[in-house]
Amino acid sequence: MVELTRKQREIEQRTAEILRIARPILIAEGFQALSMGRVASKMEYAKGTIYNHFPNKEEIVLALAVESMELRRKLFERSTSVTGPTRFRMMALGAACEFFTQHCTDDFLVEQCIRNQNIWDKSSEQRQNPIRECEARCMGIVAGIVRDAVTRNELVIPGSLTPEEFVFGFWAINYGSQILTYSSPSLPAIGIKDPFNAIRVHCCTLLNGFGWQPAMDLNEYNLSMSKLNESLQPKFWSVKRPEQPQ
Amino acid sequence: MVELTRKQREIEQRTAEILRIARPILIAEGFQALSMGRVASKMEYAKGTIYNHFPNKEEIVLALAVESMELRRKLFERSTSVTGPTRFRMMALGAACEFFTQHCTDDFLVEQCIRNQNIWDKSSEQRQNPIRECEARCMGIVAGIVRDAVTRNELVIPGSLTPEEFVFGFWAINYGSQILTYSSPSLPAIGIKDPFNAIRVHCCTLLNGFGWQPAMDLNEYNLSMSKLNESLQPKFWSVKRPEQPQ
DNA sequence: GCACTTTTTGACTTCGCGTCAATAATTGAC
DNA sequence: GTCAATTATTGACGCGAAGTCAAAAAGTGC
Repeated sequence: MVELTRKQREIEQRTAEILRIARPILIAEGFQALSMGRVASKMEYAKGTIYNHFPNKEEIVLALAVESMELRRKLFERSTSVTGPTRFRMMALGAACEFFTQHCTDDFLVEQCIRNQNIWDKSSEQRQNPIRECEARCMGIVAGIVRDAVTRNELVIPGSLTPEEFVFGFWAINYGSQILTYSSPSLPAIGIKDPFNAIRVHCCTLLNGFGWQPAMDLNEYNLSMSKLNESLQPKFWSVKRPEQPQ
Repeated sequence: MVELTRKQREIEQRTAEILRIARPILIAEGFQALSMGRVASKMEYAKGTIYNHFPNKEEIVLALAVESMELRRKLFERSTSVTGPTRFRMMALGAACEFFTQHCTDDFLVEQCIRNQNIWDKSSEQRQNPIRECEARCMGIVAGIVRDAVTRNELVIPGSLTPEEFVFGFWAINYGSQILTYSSPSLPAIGIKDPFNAIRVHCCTLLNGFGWQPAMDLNEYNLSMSKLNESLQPKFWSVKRPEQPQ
C-alpha cells in the first residue's frame, strides 16, 4: 500500500468531514440548500479551503452518491450469499432493493440526486467514474445470477436479450416504481395505495412469465420475499456506516 | 364562455409568449440555464413584467410541463381508438409511450424536469393541480382498458391489485427504463445495447404472465407494436402544437 | 533562524432571484 | 378633451451563493 504522510491523512479526514457535514443538508433540505459557504462555516473553515477539496458542490454530491451506491452494492453482494435455486437468489436481490429503499431512505435519496444532467455536466470524469463502476458492478452481480440460471437450465432468456438487458427490465420496474412513489404525492389519490405490493406482484409475474424455475404463486412469492427482507437485517447492520449525530 | 377583455387577451398572449421563449432554453440548456432575466431580455420586457405572469421560474417549468403532459394525454386518448381485443388497446398505449419518448423528446425532457422536489416546494397548488389532474386522466385511460379487459374476461388481475396498481407496474417499467436510458450514458457499456427492445420483451412477458388474452409470442408482439407505432404518426401530427422557430 | 513551499484565508467579482418605489399607460367619469 | 384613479411596467436594489485569487499564515528542510 501507499504510505500517506500525516498531512495527506489530515486532508483525507477533512474530505470525509466535508461529506459528513454535507450529507444531512442534502438529505434534509435538498441540493438547492447545500452550499459551499454553508459547509465551510459549519466546519469553521474558509470557503476557499472547501474548494481545495471539491471544485464545486456538484462533486460533493457525486462523492456522497458514491458512498450511498457502495452501500447498495455491498447489500447486493451480501444478498448473493443466499443459497438455493437461482430464482431465490434473484429474489434476494429484489428484496435488497426493497430493503435499501425502505431502510436506507437517505442513501436512496442521495442516489436520486445524481439523476440530474446538471451534476454530470459540472463534474469531472474522475468523480463520475466510481459511480459508473459501482453501477456496472451491481449490474454484474445480478447478470451473474441470470447467467447462472441459464447454465443450470432454470431459465431461458429470449434470444434477443442479453442477460444485462434481461436485468434491465427488473431494474427499470424497481427503479421506476421507486421514483414514482417518492415523487408523486398523489399516487394514493389515483388509486395506488400499496405500490410496494404492486411491484412485488409484477416482479413475480414477470419471473413466472419468463419461466424462471421454480414457478411460484403470489403467496409463496410474498412469503419468501418477506423472509428474505428480514434476513437482510443482520447483514445490513454489519455493512451500514455508523450513524452520524446531528 | 367567459368574455375576455382585450387587455386580458393580451396578457394571456404574453403568458404564452413567455412559455414559447422559455421552452427551448429549458430543453437545450436545462433548468439551471433558464432565468427570469434571460426570458425578460429576450422578450424585451423588464424582469418585473415576467414576474407579473409567473412568481418564479419553477412555475414556468410547471406550465411547460402541463403543455407537454397534455400532449401525452391526447396521444393516449387517440390511442384508445384502436379497435380489437383489449390487449391490443393496452399495447397501443405502450406504443404511445414509446412514440412520445422517441418523437416528442423535448416534451419528454420537460416532463422529467418536474420530478424534482424543489419545483414542487416552490410552486403554488394552482400550478400543480393541472399536472396532477392530467396524470390522473392518463391513469384513468389506461385503467379503463384494464377494467374493460376484466369485464370481458380477457384478463384476470390478482386480487391484491386494483386496476390502477396493475397499471402502475407498466407505468413503472416504462418510466423507469426511459429515465435510465436518458440518464445513464453508460448503459451500452454495461451490456444494454437496445433498451427499447428490452422493455418490449418485458412488457410482452408481463402481459402474458398475467394471462391477458390473446397470448402472443415475441414476434407477434413486436410486429403489432411496430404497426401501432406507425399508425400513431398521422394522429400525432394532428395533435402536436406547431413547431416553434428558433 | 531563514528561505522556500504549501495551505488557508476572506475580500472580491459575478450572477441570478425576487422586491418595490417610481414611472408610465390606461381607463372612465365628467 | 381633461383629469383623477387605477393598473401595468420598469429597472435599480438587496440579498445570497458561486467561484477566484492575492495576501497572509503555517509548515518544511537545512
